[in-house]
Amino acid sequence: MEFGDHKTIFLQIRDWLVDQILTGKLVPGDRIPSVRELAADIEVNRNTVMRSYSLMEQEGIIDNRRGIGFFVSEQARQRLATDEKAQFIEEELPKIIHQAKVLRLTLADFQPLIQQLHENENQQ
Amino acid sequence: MEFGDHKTIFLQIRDWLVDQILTGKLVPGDRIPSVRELAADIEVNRNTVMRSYSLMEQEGIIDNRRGIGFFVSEQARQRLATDEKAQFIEEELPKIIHQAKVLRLTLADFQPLIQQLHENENQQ
DNA sequence: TTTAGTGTCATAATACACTATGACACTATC
DNA sequence: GATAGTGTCATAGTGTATTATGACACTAAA
Repeated sequence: MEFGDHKTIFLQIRDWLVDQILTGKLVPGDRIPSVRELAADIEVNRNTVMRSYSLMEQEGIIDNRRGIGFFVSEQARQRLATDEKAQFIEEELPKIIHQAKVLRLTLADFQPLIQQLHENENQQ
Repeated sequence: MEFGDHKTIFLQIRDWLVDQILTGKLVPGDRIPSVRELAADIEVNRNTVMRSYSLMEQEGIIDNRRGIGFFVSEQARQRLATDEKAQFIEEELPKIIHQAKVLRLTLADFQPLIQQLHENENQQ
C-alpha cells in the first residue's frame, strides 16, 4: 500500500479496505488485520489505523468483537456499492465533466474508460 | 469561490485561477488580483495567497513585476493545456477507470460525460 | 490461572497548513 | 518628496494529522 500526499492517511487506509471489499478480496465475516498488525505492516501509528477503523465502524462496514478484532459486516458490500456509487456520480463525475470541458478532452482520450464500461455491461 | 476540506487551500486557489485561464476568463497579459486584494475577497490570509502565487510563478503560468503585481504569462494557456491534460490522463483517468470497475458503473452512468465529449469534438 | 493477542484511552511531541501582524523595498502617481 | 499600492520576509500563534508510548479491559488458548 502506498500513500499519496494529497489525502490524509487514515482516509487512504479506509479507501484501501473499501476497495478490497468492493473487489471481493474481503467478504462479509472476514477478519481484517488487527490495529497493531496493520500499523506495523504499513509502518504507521496504531492510533492512525484506529482512526480508520473507528470511521469504518461508524459507517457500518466493519463490526468489532471485543478482545478479538474487526470483521467485515454483512451489509458492507451492498452498502458500499450503493453509497460509493452515489457519491461518485454526485461529486466526482461533475468534476470530471468540468475537467473534460476546460481541457477539451476527446472521446479518444477516454477510450480506456469506455472500454472498461463496455466490459462492465457484458459482465452483468 | 468555495473551499473544500479535501484539498489544501493554497492549491484550491491555484486550481481556481488555472480554471480561469483555461476557460479564457483570464488571458495572457491580464493582471490577476493583488495578494492583499484576493486575500480580502476570499477571506484568507495574505501568506496563503502568496503561497499560491509563488507556486504558479514557479510553474511559469504567471509573472511578477516588482511593485506592480502578477500577470498571466504568455505561455500560460498553452503550457496548462498541455500539462494539465497530460496529468489528467496519466494520473486521474486510471483512478476513474478503477472506480468504474469496482463500482460496476455503466455507460448510462457516464452519459453526461460522453455528451460533453461529443460537444468538445464538434467544437474543434 | 497465566499468557498473548485483541481494542481502547490518555498523554506528550512533531510536522505542517493556516492565521495574524509588522516591517521593508519597489513602483506609479500626485 | 509624499502617498498609496505592489510583493516579500519574519515572527508568533492556532488547529489538526500523525507519531510515540504507556496503561487498561477484554477474549481465547495453553
